[in-house]
Amino acid sequence: MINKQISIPIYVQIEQLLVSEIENGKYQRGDAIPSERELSESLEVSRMTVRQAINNLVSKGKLYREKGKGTFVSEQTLSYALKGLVSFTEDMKRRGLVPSTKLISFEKMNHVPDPIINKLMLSKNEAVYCLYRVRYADKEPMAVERAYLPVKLFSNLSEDSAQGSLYEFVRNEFKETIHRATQQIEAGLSTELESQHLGVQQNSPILIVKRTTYLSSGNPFEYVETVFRGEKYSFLVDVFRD
Amino acid sequence: MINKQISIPIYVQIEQLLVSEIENGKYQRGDAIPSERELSESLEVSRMTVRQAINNLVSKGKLYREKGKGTFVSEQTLSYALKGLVSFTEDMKRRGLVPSTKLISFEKMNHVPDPIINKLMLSKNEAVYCLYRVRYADKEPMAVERAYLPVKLFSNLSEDSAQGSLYEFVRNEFKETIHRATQQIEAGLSTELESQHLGVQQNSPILIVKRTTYLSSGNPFEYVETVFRGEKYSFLVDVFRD
DNA sequence: TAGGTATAGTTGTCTATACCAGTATATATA
DNA sequence: TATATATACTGGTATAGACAACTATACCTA
Repeated sequence: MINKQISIPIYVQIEQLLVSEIENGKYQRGDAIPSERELSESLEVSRMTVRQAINNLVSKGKLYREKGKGTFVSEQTLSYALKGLVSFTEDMKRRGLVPSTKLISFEKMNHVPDPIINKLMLSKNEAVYCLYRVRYADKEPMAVERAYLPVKLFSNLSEDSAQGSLYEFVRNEFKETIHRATQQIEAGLSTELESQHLGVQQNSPILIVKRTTYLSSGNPFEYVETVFRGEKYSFLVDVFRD
Repeated sequence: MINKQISIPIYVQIEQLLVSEIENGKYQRGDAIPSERELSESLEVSRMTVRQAINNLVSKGKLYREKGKGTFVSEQTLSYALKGLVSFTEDMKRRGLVPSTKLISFEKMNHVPDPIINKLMLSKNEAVYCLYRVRYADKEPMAVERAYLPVKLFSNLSEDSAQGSLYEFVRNEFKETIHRATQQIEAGLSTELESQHLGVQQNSPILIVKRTTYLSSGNPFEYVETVFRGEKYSFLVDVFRD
């Protein structure tokens, strides 16, 4: 069961053990797992080590504790499709749709508006690329988006790669990884330009997502405003309580 | 500083101490806080107790550790106010607005529509309370919502408590804690009824949030559809890459 | 029978200690 | 001067033990 010689920490081994026993059905949803003292005796480790393992699984939502009663397996049905930070391309694929993109304009902006400077944490006089793109799902227009990308990070971005997934580009060309994003979601009515590109009547309902995405260092690498067709698109998100 | 007599756990007191010293600027973003051993000596507690406090702040994102170097204050102290699962009441308070509620109707449904049964994981013939409420911010209508609550969980819900925050009610009356929610966010146009309650013209832009909220056991305790005024409200969410 | 109580079990909190594994820095050595 | 090396820090892992707070159950008593 537990190997104290190898370099994998004991509490990690206990986590893996418990997870596998949940997954193979030994402990079912709602069941109590053995008490901390029982586990510490049967695995021949200290109770605090068992607690460390259980604490991690509790914060992952796999187990929950009840004081005086025991520790139990959560009801989780967390469907993976809902979770996490995904690009438009990934999002559509998860929904079983085929994404495509039409690049409307691709320009280098030398005079960047202040709000963009702030969101991208740029210094004055830094340039950005500005992409205006229509995004399709199964060849139907789904969204239009305006993306702002710092030139210093995307110096080797071509018009060609601007047709595809920016996240793909970052994965391939950057040394750092994508870490998190803050998103502001609003509802509104479509403008004339948006309506044309989306193939809807003017003043149709639209969902506006304004997103700043950050690398693992904490530096932002894109600010994107996406306008989705309101009748076609809904935004899914999982949130957790502290 | 630390009071070992009172019933607040020492590690919670240490958390509060560190947070307040971050907020009053004693430790700035990127600064190292004192080492675990220093804190354990100066506060006259065990190092493990200090670690418990720091661990909690790390998992809240307020601090981060670097092995061999120290523990540091995270960059994102401000935007964390945006994060997490919050009730309408909490949400408005964070935005600096005063929330209030008008209860339009409060009824017990014995025949529950199938979609609601599924979302709340009910068995057939289980009843739910159905609340229809208008939510105000600074006395201006901000949203209307329809909440579905299993009677078996909310048996002691009164019309009076239905006027206030449901999350508050759960905190006070339930033994379990609120853990997570899945939310579906859509854009649309207001119906006649919604327009009346929100004080807007019909076919105004609205933001629709459909939320199922779960307890730490994984059992859902509410399904709520909230219709926000599109010009007044925007939804903020942080997402992370796996 | 209804209600209180003892008891044994659970998780929660806290201590004191030990050693490991990275990191930075001063010091000694080539 | 450049490069090892010692050493003194840091957080990471793990132990053994103690008592508190809460829960369920069996048992006793009015």
